[in-house]
Amino acid sequence: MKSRHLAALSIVEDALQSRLADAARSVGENASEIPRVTLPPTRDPSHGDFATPVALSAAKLWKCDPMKVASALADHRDGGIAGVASLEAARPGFVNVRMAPGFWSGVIAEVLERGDDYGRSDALAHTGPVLIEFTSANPTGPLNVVQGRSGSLGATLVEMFRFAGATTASETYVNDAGAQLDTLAASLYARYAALFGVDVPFPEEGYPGDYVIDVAHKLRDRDGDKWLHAGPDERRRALGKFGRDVIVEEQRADMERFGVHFDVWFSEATLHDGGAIDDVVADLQTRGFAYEKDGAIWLRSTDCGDDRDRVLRRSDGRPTYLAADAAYHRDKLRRGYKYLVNILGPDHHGYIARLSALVAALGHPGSIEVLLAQQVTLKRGDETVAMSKRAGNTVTLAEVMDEVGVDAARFFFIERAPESHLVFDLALAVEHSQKNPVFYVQYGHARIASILRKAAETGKSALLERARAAADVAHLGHPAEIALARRLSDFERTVVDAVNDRAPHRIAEYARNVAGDFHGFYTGCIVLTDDDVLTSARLSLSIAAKTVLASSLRILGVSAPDSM
RNA sequence: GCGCUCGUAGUUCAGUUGGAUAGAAUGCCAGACUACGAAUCUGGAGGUCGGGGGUUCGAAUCCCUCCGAGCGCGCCA
Repeated sequence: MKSRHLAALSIVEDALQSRLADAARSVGENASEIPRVTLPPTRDPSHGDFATPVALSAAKLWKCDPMKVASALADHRDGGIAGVASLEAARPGFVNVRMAPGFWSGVIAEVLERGDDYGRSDALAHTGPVLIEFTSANPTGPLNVVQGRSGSLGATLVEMFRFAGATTASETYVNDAGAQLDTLAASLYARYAALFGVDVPFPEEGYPGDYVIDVAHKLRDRDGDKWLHAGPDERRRALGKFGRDVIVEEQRADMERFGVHFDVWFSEATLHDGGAIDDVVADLQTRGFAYEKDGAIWLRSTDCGDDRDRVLRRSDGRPTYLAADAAYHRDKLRRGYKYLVNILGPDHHGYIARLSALVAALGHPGSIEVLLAQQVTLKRGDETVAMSKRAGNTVTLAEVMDEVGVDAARFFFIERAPESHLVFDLALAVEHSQKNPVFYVQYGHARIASILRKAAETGKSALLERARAAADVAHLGHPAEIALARRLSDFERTVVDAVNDRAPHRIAEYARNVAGDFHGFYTGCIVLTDDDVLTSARLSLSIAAKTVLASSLRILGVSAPDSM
């Protein structure tokens, strides 16, 4: 399902690869190792359409002159290569490839033919099914900005994997077991009692946010004063569960509003209740990956790359968080997932080694990968927005969405490499100007939609039909037209490379570049002219650009408006 | 002390796994509409890629060392 123009490039790569093999034979015994030919697009058009540095790496391996190898690759004596207009060797040893006329206009025809499917591939079909877990949170409060970032990251990665042909599911893990739920219950009880004028001291480490008061109102609406008279154990359990359910629903609503959907919300509590944790610990023990010491049971994680062993079951018999994770990840693997990706918050990198060790101990070494969503600093212009967990003034994802909108939030969170610290300027995100990359990209899409509307309104509907059929694309040739076509041709490769490198920010960069190339084309080439053939050709290019813009924005979870 | 992430233009960041003259946005300076949306475009200035050493035809990228920032090192979750 590779696109036609990528298939055409493969033919060139294969031809060069075989010439390289011939060159190796002529060099002799030094040339036992033959590097793979890759053919990336050139940055500088004067270097042709594509260029390979393979002669340079071959020359290094073979200890000979790079130009000699490059010349052998560019040699025409045994005939040309299909689809190639010219080959040339360039110092220090690049081979520049110029494609035959019609190559770039062919790309436009292909985009129009495949529409929303253009750029899709089956490059990663062999890797799945993949399960991506992200934004796993304590159900004790609203989602914060870092969780927004990991939501944006995870959802975009899921879309990218799917676009590249991998079967992929999204999942989040609800940490609804452990002490934090008791703390939530105690906080909720204090707020709830206050509604009846009963003074219950607020717990020392309780959750100070106002949202707990909202939950208390909901509890009173449902149950009246019932819990003022209940026993402490029953009350703690009931209030913990009530608070958990209300808050998880709010988190789910926030995520849906954010355009992030999870196929599964997995409850940690179900692992404790169903005996899965006891079972997995016993299993690890029988298989020799866990042992008893000092009255506790330890995972032998040092065998799998961790720097120390980790407790699974405490000496008082209670399982640790890691034990629950053992059960959870065994469950994931038993559900048939071949590869697991977990996105964790910035303060959890110490957990990576033991998670990998854990999955290895479960019998699937190397099948989990952990990505970190680094921290986010919020600012508003020059002013840094203070966020302190202790003071209870953390900024929530919902507040960010309220202030800048979903599109800007999704785009800003995804715009930077996951592992780099992010400075999020709320003032910039709401600005409707060239400074704001979201609007720059969306404006490109709206501008094209406007041209298409204009074409229809001015009686050019027949030309629009010709354009959709790519009838006249052979007439494209202006440098701005070729630059745009080149960019569109790079969509599939960009997605596949970006997903392989776990670099979703490159899709944002790509979308910005498509928009930029379109704006350049728009300025340099008038679309709606008196020349029907030229108009039809440029309409084809515009429609193709709109299609690719819309597809990249869809991957990013950002809307592609027809007018703004 | 050990570990993880990072250090690139005034600022915010890319840099496709070692390739051609280190790129973009923003900010600054100078320009461009009597046509399809100026929320746009064109040009210019701006760099010791944290410092130093090494590997080679070639290093922001790999190795060593030092400096700096953030985070983590629990029978917490």
